[in-house]
Amino acid sequence: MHDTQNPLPKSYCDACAIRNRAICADLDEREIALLNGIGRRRKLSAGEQLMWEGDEAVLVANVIEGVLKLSSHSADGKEQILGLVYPSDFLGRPFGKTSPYGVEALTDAHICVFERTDFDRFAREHPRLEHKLLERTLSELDRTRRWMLLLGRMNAEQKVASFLLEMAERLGTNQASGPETTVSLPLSRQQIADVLGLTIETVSRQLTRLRGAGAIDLPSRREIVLRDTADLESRAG
Amino acid sequence: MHDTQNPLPKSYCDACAIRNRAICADLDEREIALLNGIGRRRKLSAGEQLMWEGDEAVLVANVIEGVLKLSSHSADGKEQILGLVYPSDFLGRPFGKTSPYGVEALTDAHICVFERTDFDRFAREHPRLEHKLLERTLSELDRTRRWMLLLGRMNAEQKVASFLLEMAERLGTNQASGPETTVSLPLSRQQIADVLGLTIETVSRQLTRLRGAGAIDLPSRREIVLRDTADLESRAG
DNA sequence: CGTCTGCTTGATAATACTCAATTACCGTGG
DNA sequence: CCACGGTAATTGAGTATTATCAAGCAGACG
Repeated sequence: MHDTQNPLPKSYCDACAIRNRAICADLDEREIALLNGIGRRRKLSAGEQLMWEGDEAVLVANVIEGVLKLSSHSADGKEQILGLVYPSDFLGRPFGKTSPYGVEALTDAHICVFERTDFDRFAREHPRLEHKLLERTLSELDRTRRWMLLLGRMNAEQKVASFLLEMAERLGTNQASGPETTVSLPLSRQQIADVLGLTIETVSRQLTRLRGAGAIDLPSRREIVLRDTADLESRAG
Repeated sequence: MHDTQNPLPKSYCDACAIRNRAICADLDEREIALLNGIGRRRKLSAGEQLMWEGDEAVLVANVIEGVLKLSSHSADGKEQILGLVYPSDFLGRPFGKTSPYGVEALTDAHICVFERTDFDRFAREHPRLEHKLLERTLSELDRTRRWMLLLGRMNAEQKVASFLLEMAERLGTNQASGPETTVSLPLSRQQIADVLGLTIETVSRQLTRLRGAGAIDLPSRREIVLRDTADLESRAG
């Protein structure tokens, strides 16, 4: 699969699904070839842990396919999901000694991994890459801060409605002709609770209420149909 | 105050209190002079608003002196403080159209401001600066995510204890000989509540409880003495 | 010295949590 | 294909924590 013996291989990055959306987007042929030389692909199964909270930060990666979660645990063992990572997103902590969060695949996933030290060196030598990484990190910080507002100042209904709208935006598939959006959740109820800072029971009750109000439909555990987006938006605050 | 007419002025950055801690730390004489040319100093009074949530992001800045808050409001008007900004910290949203949060000085402050577009251009032309900015943004993201754990999974006592310990680390002055730390708060009770995602009454009650337990002392509204750090740490979880 | 604002304290209500029981779903093996 | 078992999700009852509303207090400042 690798052509790393060839000094300037026609890299497989060309065939990469996220070639034009990930941080490598602005790199030229030569740079891509070099980056290709220090990276490798890796498959993860749903539930597989890639990194542990507090561990040495040995690797970083681009997500090619699948969804992963970043999470941390409070002293009394409660989990808080700090972020979800989707295809074309960057993963890991460059220029850092330890990973401040654990990383686990929520679905089967493909990632393109680099030794952190290799990546750090490459980044420092290629400002265009570092710039992309900066822009991404700044956006991620904005997104994270928006989530702080949710965690600190929203009630359960607002949290759940906001969550559904965000998931729909990320993963939603619009049914032909209709205004309805179906979301195939990569998260269990417990994981939704861990995203929102709630308990599983509260999430369940809120979903039931929203179904009762006709705002959503729950055809199966992992599927949610958004029937009335306007209603959800007004509930989200 | 400015020497911007002189092509390569002996910049006043040399006398800057945060010259070696801010993102400008790694720049050489020539670069500093250029940066000095596009920046200007500005004084802010306590309570003064520098940017508004959602406004066009016209400026960025380095904080020289004082403390500022970043905050956002939920639909029903509740405020959530997203971050506190201290001397040597960077402020604002480079490479972004709008500011995702409001910025207000909590104390009188000195900042070194740049037009965002000027700064963006300078940053793109000077990878060393951009690298510093990236490292800072990554740390800020780590710090913000740690705060998510507090907002999502801690109870009122844990939040208040964590807050006090963090403030002591940032602003604490150790009394000679004793183990006690005194913190001069830049925040009102309401603002503490807005940091922690609580109400002012809950914050007040927790502080009273901690005083009753001998963990802290409250000599005045804006001063808190940490008497028993170990106790606070165990309460913080 | 009085007023104003910010903080504290108290009483009550609402929200979300905990614990417990039941139901639904999904994969497995017969 | 259906029955079974195990896990995940829902529902219910009761409790705890925090928010809300209201009153009182105190320190800052004119």
